[in-house]
Amino acid sequence: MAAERQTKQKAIIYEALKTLDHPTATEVYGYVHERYPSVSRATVFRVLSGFSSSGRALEVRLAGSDMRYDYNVNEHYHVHCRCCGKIADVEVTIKTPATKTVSESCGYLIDGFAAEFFGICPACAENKSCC
Amino acid sequence: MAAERQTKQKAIIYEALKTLDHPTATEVYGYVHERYPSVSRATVFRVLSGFSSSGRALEVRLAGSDMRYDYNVNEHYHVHCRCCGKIADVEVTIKTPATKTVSESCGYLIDGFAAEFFGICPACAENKSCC
DNA sequence: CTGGGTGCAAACTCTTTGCATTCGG
DNA sequence: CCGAATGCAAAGAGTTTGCACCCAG
Repeated sequence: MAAERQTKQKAIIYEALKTLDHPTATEVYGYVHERYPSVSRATVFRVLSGFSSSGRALEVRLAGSDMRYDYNVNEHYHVHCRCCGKIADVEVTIKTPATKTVSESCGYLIDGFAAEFFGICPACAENKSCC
Repeated sequence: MAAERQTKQKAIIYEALKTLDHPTATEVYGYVHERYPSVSRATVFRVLSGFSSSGRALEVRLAGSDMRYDYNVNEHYHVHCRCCGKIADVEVTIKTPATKTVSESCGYLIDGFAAEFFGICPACAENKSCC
């Protein structure tokens, strides 16, 4: 009953997702709007939200920032540069913190975990002037 | 030159912070406004932001939620109930993930880490009807 | 054809800001 | 007294929604 339809807009938005680096919806809109001015903001939000529901993209909410979208749907974490704000993927396996300990501490049944790293990106480490 | 001044509003807002459970600014405003209708939204935001700058409270940005404030400024993490959304503190020491490995993976100089747990709170685990 | 998708604009929510007034120290 | 802190209202920024029109299948 719900055959997802393929549209130009979706293709462009997905392309923006791959081209831009963990963009916010507004950044995606900027990219898309430059190339196809007729695409509306609402569509960008609806399509991104749809991608996230269908597992084609991830919603990423990092500290001090709006919602961001990530086309990399594999399990991974993010590093956030304290200087320029650049976000990068971290493809490491984090040894899950002692779930049992956490569970005992708060009484919850733990079944998930999210992490975010902070640091200085290579560019900012070299170019001290930016900090 | 910048002697921080003690005001009724700050006292009430701090009380709200301790009474409410990781409230959003809007929730704090609700609590405060009930008791002192004259306090304005702007003041709540300004005071909370001030608390966070002065280290009297922490800003907590959890997945899928607005900014929340926490009067507990000790190092701790949060658990988020998938059912009711209730947030609890987790006072455990997480073995910091291999910083070296992370650093190698993305090239950043890692100097910080944030984590969030997901799960089911005791109340929801019992009362299955809520999920 | 048909209904899922889109554009537009208005509505909403959360947060910030300018400015005159208040009041803590 | 003096200037930090408030209240009010208006402005922003990001996101959602109602509705008529459009186009992929």
